[in-house]
Amino acid sequence: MPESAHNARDKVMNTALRLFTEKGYFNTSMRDITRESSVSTGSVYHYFKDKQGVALALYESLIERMSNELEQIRQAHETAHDQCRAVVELLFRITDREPEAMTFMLYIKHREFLPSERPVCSSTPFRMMRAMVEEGMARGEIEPRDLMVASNCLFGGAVRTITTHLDGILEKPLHDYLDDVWTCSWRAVAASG
Amino acid sequence: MPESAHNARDKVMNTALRLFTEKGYFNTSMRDITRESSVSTGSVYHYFKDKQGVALALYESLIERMSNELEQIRQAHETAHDQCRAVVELLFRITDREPEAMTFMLYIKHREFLPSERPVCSSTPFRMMRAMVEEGMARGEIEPRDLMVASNCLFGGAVRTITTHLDGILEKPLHDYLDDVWTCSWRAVAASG
DNA sequence: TTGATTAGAACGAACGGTCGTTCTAATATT
DNA sequence: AATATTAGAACGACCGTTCGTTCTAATCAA
Repeated sequence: MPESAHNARDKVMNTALRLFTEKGYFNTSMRDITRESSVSTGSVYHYFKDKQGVALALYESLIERMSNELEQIRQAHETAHDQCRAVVELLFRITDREPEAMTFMLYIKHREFLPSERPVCSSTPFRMMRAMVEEGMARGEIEPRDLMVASNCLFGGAVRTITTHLDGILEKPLHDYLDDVWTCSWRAVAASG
Repeated sequence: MPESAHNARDKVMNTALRLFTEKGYFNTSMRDITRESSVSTGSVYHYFKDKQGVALALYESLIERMSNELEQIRQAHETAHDQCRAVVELLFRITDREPEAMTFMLYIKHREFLPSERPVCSSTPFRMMRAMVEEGMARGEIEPRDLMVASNCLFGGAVRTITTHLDGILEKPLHDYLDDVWTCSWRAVAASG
């Protein structure tokens, strides 16, 4: 149990993250959450509006955390090449260390249970990644083309590899594939000059 | 309504495909299906074991159809380059013409309601795509590296672009992005020689 | 050519169970 | 004492599924 689970709210969120990613949102009942978190029904509803509220809090906290990490990367590196590589490295590291967090962010279909949320592709982290690509194009590092296409091609290989890994197909930790994936990814969009 | 919807079984499957992709499997009740397909509860359970059975039949028919189309591509083209490009073209075409079919195959988390199914990445179509990449590597068209990494990088950009499109982010039909996406995709894995 | 028989298809009310949520009371905290 | 938190039984709604029945039309019997 993570150290942060010292109060009821965190215990609920940690349990919910685990159950939602293990069994899915709809296959997880509030009873599952109360039982496995050892927090009573009353407390859960004291801290969260409803079941959706639990999922929403989870989603927002993960998105915010990711945004912060991306902002740090943005400041730590000059070129789009270095920024984007650091992003892939970050995504791989999170997947290796906290597969549940990555599963919830990337793999789960949020809109099925958070109908008011925009698709993940429109979330802040994804927009920040596209902004990096955009700057890289302006700077001449990346061949000019439709921004969405370039972003998808640059990060698509990494994202698919993460998905594959979360599906349990890849045996080794993602970190072992990083250089290989990045070589391909960058070649896909790099300016020829 | 598709021409094939002349009997109850097809009507149920067409309706289920639409509802499952629109609202999600768990947000679709059997009552929704019976109401919108104008097929009675009894008939639905006459043709399908249960709700899962409807989803399973859908999934299997789509997977089989995709496998057939991939096999045709395999026979129609000599090189891995041409085969894989035709695959991306096919995926884009299906997405443009039958977004629901592609949504159900690529976007939906099947394992949440079909727990016994293997992940999509392990399905026949995906394995066939990897086989094409493998041959391309043996033939010297594609730079040798981990097969899964190469496949993910080759098809990752296209798959992400499809996902983005299904999320409603891309305005134009996918076909308009085909050349651009393929240029990037192939560059990612092509042998330098 | 009839009428009887039969098998499968269609029907939809009803059932048992589970779900998310509420509510009242008990307990801890200040 | 007053407020915040915890507790878990109880509630009503809705779900997937069952089941007894009716309908339809093909097959058989005369």
